[in-house]
Amino acid sequence: MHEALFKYIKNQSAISLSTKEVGMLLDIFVPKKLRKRQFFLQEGEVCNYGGFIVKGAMRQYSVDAKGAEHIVQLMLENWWVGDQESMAMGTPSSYFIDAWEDTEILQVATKHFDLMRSIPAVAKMGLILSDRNVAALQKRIHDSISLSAEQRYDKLIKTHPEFLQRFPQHIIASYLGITKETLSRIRHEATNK
Amino acid sequence: MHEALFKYIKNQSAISLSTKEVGMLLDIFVPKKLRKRQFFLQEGEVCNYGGFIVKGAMRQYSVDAKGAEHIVQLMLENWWVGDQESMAMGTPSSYFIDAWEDTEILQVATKHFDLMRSIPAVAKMGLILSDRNVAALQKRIHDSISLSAEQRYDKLIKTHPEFLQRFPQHIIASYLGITKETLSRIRHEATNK
DNA sequence: CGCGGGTTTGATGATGCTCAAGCCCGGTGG
DNA sequence: CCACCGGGCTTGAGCATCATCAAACCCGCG
Repeated sequence: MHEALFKYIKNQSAISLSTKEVGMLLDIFVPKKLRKRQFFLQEGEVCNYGGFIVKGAMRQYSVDAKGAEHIVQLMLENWWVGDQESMAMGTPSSYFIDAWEDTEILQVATKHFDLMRSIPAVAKMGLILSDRNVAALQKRIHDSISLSAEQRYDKLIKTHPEFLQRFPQHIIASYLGITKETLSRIRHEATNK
Repeated sequence: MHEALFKYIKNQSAISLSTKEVGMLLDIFVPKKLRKRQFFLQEGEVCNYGGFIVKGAMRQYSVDAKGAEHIVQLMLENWWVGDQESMAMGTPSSYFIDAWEDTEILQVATKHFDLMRSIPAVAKMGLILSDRNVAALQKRIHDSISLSAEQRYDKLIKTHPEFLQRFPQHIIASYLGITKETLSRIRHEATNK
């Protein structure tokens, strides 16, 4: 089960892991199963664990005063899960994170983060992923301030077609910042072309 | 002039700098002045330099097919400037970055990034800033998919009142993803309360 | 068969955009 | 000193986009 993680670290960092390092990772990454709809994190809790998704699908979202969910992130295999802000600052999270499919993750406590960074491959990977993450977030901001609902949907089809396979439309709609009705109409239009 | 940078690094990392490290930073951070409207980066260029803003105000934005500007980031004193994606991947940027006020920055080539990270205080600062940056970007995404124009403006007043002092309204509007007319009306409403 | 989650459809209305015009105000040059 | 100019801000009318609410539909499953 940890194989997916080791492979991922090597791929991203282009650095191999010593047997000692592998042993360390085996110790601090503990396998965990999440059923569909099971919470990984709830609003108000401090996020003391990160996780690497081996198999499954998860979502990160807030719930507003009217009970409506707003999806800020969708995650699939080989993604890292956790509320970055809460983990970094140690503050209570304003998000929920739960499994949308039955999911297997490797969980690691935030207190082990420094230890992890002592492994060259992991440190390198962390820097690379962080940069990539920032780039992706900035693009999403750019899209959200400059594109229409339809344009954002078209872009999602190109950049994350997997999402459309794995999540129902009302979740995709929320991720795009529109209602499920609007998304339905956009799709209807699209097929008539 | 480098004092602001040293102070910033120490504050953020809570680690002091040796005289040798200070010397290194003096070597690789070169002062540069930018006049108002002068470009730091243009669309299509690879961003080979980062910068630390000592004094001034800058903006990062794209220009769409109709010539409209979309502000993705506003930056003031003690902020880092540069297109993260272009710097990290070495790809041509899709953004413009320019000075909105006459600005003084300390410029550092991306090729020196590894060298910089060999300084403990800088490495630590990098991790902290990166986390903070991700948290801020995620919040902005959350706001943009879940709040109305007026709510976003109210939030900006609380989180970045400085922006309203330093940038004209049409730039603030673009940053919020609305038109200057809409922002004007929102402000008009607000005063009648 | 009936239930529940997800999707669609329609009617209506709010929100925010576009285009066009006018205003305000701090320069600059005659 | 005044006229004019330009950038920024405001105001208005009309329109496009998108949200809301309500109802119906679809389909896999117990």
